[in-house]
Amino acid sequence: MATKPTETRFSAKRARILKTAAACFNEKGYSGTSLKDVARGLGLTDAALYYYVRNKEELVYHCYLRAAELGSEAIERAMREGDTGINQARLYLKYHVEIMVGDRGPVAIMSEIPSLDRDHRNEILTVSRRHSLKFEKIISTGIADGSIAPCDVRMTGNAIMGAINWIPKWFHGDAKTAKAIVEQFPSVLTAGLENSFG
Amino acid sequence: MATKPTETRFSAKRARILKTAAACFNEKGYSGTSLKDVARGLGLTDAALYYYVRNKEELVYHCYLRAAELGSEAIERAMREGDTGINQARLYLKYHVEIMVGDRGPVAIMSEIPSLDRDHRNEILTVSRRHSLKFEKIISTGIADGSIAPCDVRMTGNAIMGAINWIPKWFHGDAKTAKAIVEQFPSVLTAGLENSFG
DNA sequence: AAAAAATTCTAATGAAGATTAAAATAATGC
DNA sequence: GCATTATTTTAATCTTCATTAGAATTTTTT
Repeated sequence: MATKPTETRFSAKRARILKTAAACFNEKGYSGTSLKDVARGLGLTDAALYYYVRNKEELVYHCYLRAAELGSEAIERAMREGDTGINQARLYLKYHVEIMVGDRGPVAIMSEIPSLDRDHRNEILTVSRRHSLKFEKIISTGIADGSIAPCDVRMTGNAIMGAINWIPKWFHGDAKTAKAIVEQFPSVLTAGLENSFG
Repeated sequence: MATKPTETRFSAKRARILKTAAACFNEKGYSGTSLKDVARGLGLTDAALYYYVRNKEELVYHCYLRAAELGSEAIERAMREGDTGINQARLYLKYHVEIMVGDRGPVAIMSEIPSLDRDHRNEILTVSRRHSLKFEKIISTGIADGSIAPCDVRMTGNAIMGAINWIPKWFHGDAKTAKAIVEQFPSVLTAGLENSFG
């Protein structure tokens, strides 16, 4: 019959739960959202969530992990496809933003890392730093190949990543805004990087 | 004698409390920090805080209000002092960032507005929108006077404000980084705005 | 230094919310 | 349709915190 194997159904629902949780966390913060909030968004009881995750902490952990994976996917692809540093930066922003405002979103903002358990926290911090480093690498590459004007790599990276991270705070899923973000954000954020002499 | 009037001492301590609370909220979120956390940072008991604020909600409210006031101060001053739009933008970023990383910081990130009581929430939303509009006004002014390259004003505003809002997430008070932020951020964020033909 | 005012603490109280166990319901394989 | 497995619910339990009352302490005033 047309029924998926249970394993698949399970992870599909789990994925839905993670997305709903991410939306709640982005809106009211991790500690500020109760499991009831998340469950309500799914037409479930809070207790039912325990069938899919060990506890609330694991819920954020997986949300953050997913955010990291999607970010990584975007940056890896950009580094693979882009020739110069500036183009890698443009592609990264494009891909990441597309993911965030598209069907795969919402993506959790990693704004409450201190609330994670020690091991989870360390893991998230590690992947998070790795991501920042990759982006800084792109900027450095651009400066080296002349496509990006010399700048403070760390600060520039922080500035741009901040703009990205903040998107879920004001974007709430309407298609029109999504389109505008995808069209505008990459250029807005990379305009400042371009080297007029490149 | 060398003793300040009680009223003054009271508000001075209250101000200290707000700063400590802002630091906690920025780190672990509003709901994620207990009054004990805030009190500990002040060498007090949680109960003692009630001498200065009605309740926890009022504590965030005042933190957010203060954040709004400081942001407003920065942008008003920039609009007064800057001649062209691009210069107003530069000055605003400079002033706001200086406040955020200087002695008047930390400034609370307004990331849990939904947790506020109705009236407080509406007030903060109002001042918050007003601030965004003022910044967008600066960008529009710059486009009109030719100092800023034409762009999607809303998106550009969102991008830059996001970068600003995210600062407290990674800046933790060391003087060296503070210096770098003040020196780099305004130019990094406005570089993309400049009109090569202006 | 005593009285008054200001500030902080200790010791409840109460509610919200995470978590669990056991029961109930729904879906699937035969 | 029956037995089994998967999913969800109901009804506790337990902990963490915000909040309050009243006592204790410190500071200011006279």
